[in-house]
Amino acid sequence: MKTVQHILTNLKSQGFRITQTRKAVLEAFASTQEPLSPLAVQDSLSTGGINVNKTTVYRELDFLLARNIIQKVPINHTSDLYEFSHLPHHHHVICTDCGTVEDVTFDNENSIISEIQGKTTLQIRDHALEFYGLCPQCL
Amino acid sequence: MKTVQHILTNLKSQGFRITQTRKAVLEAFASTQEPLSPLAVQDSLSTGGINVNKTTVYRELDFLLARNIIQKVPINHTSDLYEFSHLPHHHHVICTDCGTVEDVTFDNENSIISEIQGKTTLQIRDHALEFYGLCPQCL
DNA sequence: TTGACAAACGCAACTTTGTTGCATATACTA
DNA sequence: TAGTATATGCAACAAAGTTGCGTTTGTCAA
Repeated sequence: MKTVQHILTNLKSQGFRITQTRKAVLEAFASTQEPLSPLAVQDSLSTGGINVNKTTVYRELDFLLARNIIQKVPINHTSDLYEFSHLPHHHHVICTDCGTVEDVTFDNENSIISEIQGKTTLQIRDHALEFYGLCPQCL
Repeated sequence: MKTVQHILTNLKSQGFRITQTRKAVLEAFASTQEPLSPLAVQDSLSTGGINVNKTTVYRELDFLLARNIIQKVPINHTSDLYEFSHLPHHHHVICTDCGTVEDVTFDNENSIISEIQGKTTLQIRDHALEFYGLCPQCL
């Protein structure tokens, strides 16, 4: 498991700084399983007493994205959502009412990719699979 | 195959009007396999010499969506994308370079849903599956 | 401990996408 | 062809995201 401290130390060794914002953003991702939007990150920091400009949030997310520490989650959403990129391959089940997200994995994923690859002229490099439904509370 | 004319006649019988905009929007969807964003629809009309306000485009898309003539495509994109809802169930293969879209179908889709349903507490109602890659021209 | 420098930040202005209220225009029916 | 509900345009607004620029601050080396 990559800890926040581990990531920070690594970044520092590359000449980047350990700032209050950076630490708090990483901790926000570490403290939840749910993918976060830029504004959700800002809210999360704010709740923790750290008030930063939205520009700073966007720039920090770009920074972490460029270094492959976080990745965009292929979820259909008005904002881009992010999560740690060191998480094992998984997909999301999303409650269409309250937005709760569960992570799921499934078998034979490769055979699906192969099947589709055989039916298209494009070279497939990536895919996105998400499920929508209602969680027990919202049923 | 539902033609544009068929849809228009149907709408008319329900008391809605056949306007130049409505006809052109439907023809825009009929003339391409690719899902369209609101602004792409506006551009398409504009190219055909029909200049309408963006408000009109958004309202027309809402209108068609509410009547289940078009549907939102679960593609991860900054804008909502739409396509005819009478198309048979399919998924999209998208070129990450040029944006070309191919439609694909695959077998055993239900068994995947079942597998996931067995692994989550949510009641699954819908799903989205899309593939990303490079088309022959962009390779 | 301090000074220098690049990294990080805040602010304001701007862009894009989408929404709302209201007045006007127009397609359709009688 | 006149009345009316549907459809449209316009302007103002809102939310999300971007950019330029001046300022602050973390870090390292002296």
